[in-house]
Amino acid sequence: MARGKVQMRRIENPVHRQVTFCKRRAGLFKKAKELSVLCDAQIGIMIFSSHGKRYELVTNGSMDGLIKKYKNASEDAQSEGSEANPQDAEREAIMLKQEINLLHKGLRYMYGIQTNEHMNLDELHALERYLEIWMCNIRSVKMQMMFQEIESLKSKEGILKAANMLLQEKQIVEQNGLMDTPQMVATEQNVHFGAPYIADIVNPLTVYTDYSYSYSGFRGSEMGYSY
Amino acid sequence: MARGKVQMRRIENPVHRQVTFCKRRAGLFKKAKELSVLCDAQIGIMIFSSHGKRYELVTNGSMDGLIKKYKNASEDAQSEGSEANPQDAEREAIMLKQEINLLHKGLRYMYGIQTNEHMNLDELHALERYLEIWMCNIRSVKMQMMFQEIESLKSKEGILKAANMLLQEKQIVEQNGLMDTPQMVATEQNVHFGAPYIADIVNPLTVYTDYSYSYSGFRGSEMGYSY
DNA sequence: AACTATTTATAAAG
DNA sequence: TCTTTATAAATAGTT
Repeated sequence: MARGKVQMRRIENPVHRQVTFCKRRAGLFKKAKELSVLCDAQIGIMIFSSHGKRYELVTNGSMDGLIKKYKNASEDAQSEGSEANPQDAEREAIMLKQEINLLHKGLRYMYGIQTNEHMNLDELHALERYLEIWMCNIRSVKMQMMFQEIESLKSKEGILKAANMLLQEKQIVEQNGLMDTPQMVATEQNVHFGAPYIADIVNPLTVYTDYSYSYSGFRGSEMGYSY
Repeated sequence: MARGKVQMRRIENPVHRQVTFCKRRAGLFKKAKELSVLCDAQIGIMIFSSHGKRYELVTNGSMDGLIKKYKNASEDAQSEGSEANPQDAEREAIMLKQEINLLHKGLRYMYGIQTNEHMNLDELHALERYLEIWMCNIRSVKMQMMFQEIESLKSKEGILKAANMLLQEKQIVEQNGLMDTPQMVATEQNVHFGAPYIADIVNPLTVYTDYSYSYSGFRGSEMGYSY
């Protein structure tokens, strides 16, 4: 809106980004208040900065109240809970989170890198390379496994083709002989190995919805690991 | 904003109010999306019209996820008891368990592929993607640090050049044979850019809980900054 | 943080 | 509701 049109993509310069974040956040909140007053609406806004800091605005009431209202308004066709002990699950989630954090710490120590809080460029670089190696290994294993699967499928194909041939011979014999019987023929079409491969495999980590697809385009190719 | 300043109070005419509500709601959502993209923020907006109709916008994820995040972010010392969606907690616990298992296996794997431990394709794939995300975040951090360093060096260069010039001038004056004066020299000490560096950078390992900013890593590598 | 040159948003009209 | 248009507001870049 000023001094040059702005490209709609993430501002790379951290300073600019922060400034813009402040300005536009203020603008957004102002607009929300105006809308609320002018049109008599109840509005709640939650913003998490890229650093995880929370900002919020609520007009007419509390955020908790609004959230409750939101849930009421939304859950028309919700399956509802068969969860007997919700708090147990929640507590468990917290504990698991802690465990993950521990694992992460352990990982860091494993790589011989001090605390993450004070990692310098070299350390980050080392960690990155380690991860690359790890990934490389994983990809290699994956490839091996897929190779095996392909071999296995090929072998199956061979067997089925042989069977097919046998059946066809048999058919000829029968035709030369007497009666017709329904035929069973294995062809490319009805021989179907639902090769699962990677295409439709659900990734446990990606159940966290969002980043799953945002990363889809990347990497392997970029780093030359793709197979 | 147009054709006359608008009074900041409830629009009495129902038709005008409705029209304004639609327009400004759209505008607000647009602004929110822009803010989210430009500044890499996660934003959720809930609006209830005066008639009780609900409108919402979320960038990066689901409203439920955002609400959960909101609750986590605010209530460190939460009194509990108001767990609205038990299923979410349960689901989260399951996913966290999966991640822990994956990490455990991966760790064992690191010691060498020849372990009797076997990961299947799915697991390997998941682990690989996890590592990719991790790496991307590391690259993002690295890039940020390098940016800062470059800025710092440029700045230093400027200051040192200026100091240099001053000294040269002074030298000429002194050669012309006059007085001595205390000197001002720019050195490493008085040129101090307190680079905050990683201080406020979120732990790359924990990024999956806060995927809103997981994009950040890419540009870096895509733009060829990784090294 | 304050200042503008511009871009955007939008109130009113068609 | 859409489009247009005149004008108010927001804001990117700058100081």
